Amino acid sequence: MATLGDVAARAGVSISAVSRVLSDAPDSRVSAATRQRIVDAASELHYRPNFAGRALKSARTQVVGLVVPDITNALFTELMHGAEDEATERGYTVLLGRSDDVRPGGEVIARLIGEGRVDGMALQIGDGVPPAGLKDLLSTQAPIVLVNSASPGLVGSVTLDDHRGALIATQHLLELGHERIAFANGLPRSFTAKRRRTGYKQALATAKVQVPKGYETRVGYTVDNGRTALRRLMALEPRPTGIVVANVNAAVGLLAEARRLGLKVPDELSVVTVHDSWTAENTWPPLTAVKMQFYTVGRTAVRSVIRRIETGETSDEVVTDPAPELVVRESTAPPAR
Amino acid sequence: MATLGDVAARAGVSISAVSRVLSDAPDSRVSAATRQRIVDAASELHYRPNFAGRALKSARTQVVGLVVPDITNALFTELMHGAEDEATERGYTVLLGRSDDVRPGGEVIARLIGEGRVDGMALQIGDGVPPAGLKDLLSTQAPIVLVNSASPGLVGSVTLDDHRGALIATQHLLELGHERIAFANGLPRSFTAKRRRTGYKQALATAKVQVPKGYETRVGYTVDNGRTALRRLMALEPRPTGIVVANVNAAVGLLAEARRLGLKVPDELSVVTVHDSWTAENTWPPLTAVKMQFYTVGRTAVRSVIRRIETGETSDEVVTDPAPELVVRESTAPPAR
DNA sequence: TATCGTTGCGCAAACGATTGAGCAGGGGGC
DNA sequence: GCCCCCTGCTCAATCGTTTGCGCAACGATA
Repeated sequence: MATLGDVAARAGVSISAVSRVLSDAPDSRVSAATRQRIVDAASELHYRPNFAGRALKSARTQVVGLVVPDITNALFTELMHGAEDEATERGYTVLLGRSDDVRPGGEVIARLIGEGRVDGMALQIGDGVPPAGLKDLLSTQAPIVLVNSASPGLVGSVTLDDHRGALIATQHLLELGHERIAFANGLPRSFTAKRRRTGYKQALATAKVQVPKGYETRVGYTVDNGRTALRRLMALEPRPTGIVVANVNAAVGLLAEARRLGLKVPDELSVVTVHDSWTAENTWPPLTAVKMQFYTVGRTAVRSVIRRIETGETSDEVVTDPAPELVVRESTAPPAR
Repeated sequence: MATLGDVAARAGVSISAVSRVLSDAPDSRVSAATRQRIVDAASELHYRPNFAGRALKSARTQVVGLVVPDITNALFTELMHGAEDEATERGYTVLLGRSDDVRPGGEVIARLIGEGRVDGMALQIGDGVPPAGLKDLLSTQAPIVLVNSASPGLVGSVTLDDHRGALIATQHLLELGHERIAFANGLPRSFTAKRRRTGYKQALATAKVQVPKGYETRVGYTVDNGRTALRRLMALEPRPTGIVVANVNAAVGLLAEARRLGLKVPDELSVVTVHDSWTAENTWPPLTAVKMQFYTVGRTAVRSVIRRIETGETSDEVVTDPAPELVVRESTAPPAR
């Protein structure tokens, strides 16, 4: 690979002149003719700045890490796209990481930040992370922004309007005439689960609807969790006529389990989920869902990380614009009577 | 962040001694006592080697890129896990990239390799890539290994046993008694589509079954492609009683479309797909599928890239062990009569 | 007692890029 | 004619690591 030195030699100038021209420094003070020779030489040699050299000298990588629990979750597609768009616009690159078993303070973060592979990171923590681990993040001074994960005040954070998402989903069932509305939620510890729960509760309260005991499960967000939730809820007496599921993956599992048990959706049971994704369109019946703005979350998170890197400011943001939006498909209908 | 110099100062030795100890050089020639002082100092200061410094000096990053068309495709989960496991065992890190619109020779590859961000890469090209673009890869001397993408001989490659996968799927329908077996395949240009096609054909030929004209569609591997394929196939006369789908995403769409058209699966139509993933378990009815060994492909690809990096050897491998495996669920049954 | 080999380190030169300081030469103001 | 400033570059230090080489000190051998 060609270096600055190679380009300089070919253009007959010094290395510094080349550096200044190619990274177009504001006060480069190079004549038009020289500038042209340098640009030509660089393109003839297919010059590309060496990442390590640049990073070493400038102590900046222009890379932000994006670490999520499960990279192949369809929900993260949009988030990643948002993150990449924002990063690209600002001259950064996104480095994707998984954090399957990664607790804050764990190996992945230490490597990425500690070895200087990234300048900062957006981090979504899995629900299994004990709150204690969160505090380790505080101790590190690294520019970390939590995504859909932690309550404000610790480090920076960006979150969806989970409350409103669950509210809208619940209202949809209420408007269809349901009253026995159950809620298949995430783990009790989960930050998002808490927020979605308030939306569900508020919708019920506003409509002055009371639901039987046990109408909320708190199993988790996986497909299997959804299956479990359905079995628990259908064992209740009286049975719910509608279920709000807090996560689309769980909803897919819940729906599959309903089919397995011979429950007719939406005739005997309506299902609405928070989150939309391509999987929701391809279940049977297609899932009615509240589309959340993951794209915007991605953009906002990266913007926030970069601001943190460049100015040191930290902030807590909730993405409310665009607002969560109900997408009515075929898994919801008025209750049977 | 602490540097080698900091550690050296604290331990009262030279930088080189520290470097040799911490990167345990084979002929470090350091006394046990000094070694201990160095190790202690390093851990007290939480020393971590600076990535840029090391990469610059050694001209090695110990990073391999893994670039796939769609990172959120469930099929790649296993592939990535395999890749990461193999990389970790060999002291490498995996850097994930998307290649949505990335043609070989395009920007992503140029950045990753040209700027020295990775030492080599495993690359899965989308089906839309014109074969011409492939040749650009040859010109670059970079250690690139193609995954499920190109015919052998160009650069290194690792592929699934697509032929056998399609063969097994087709045989399953034959054994159930189907004869009017259609094939929903990928784009004609697609390398994998060609290979799967030979499996389908061979199974039919061996069973001495002839199918009507038009029983193969070549639309593509997306969910929508699957929907389109179903509509085309069901417009044929006589209608197929079974369909082999070359890709699980297309199969999900195809199944959803069948439900939409009121076709009963498996009573009126059997569907079997090549590839298995969690989505296949959660359709209705659950999809019978041929499980392909993506995990092993990931491992093999990374092993191949590293071999290419370290020794320069290149190879073409087909993953045949473990073999593709039929997972019978509920989307297939004997034909109605 | 010279000589030699080994052990146990330190010195200093890279790697490629950035950047403050310096230095010629020319033009303008007085 | 002198001074100063501006233009258009070059010099050289620096970032953190790795690594070939050098060099004491010391025990062993001749």
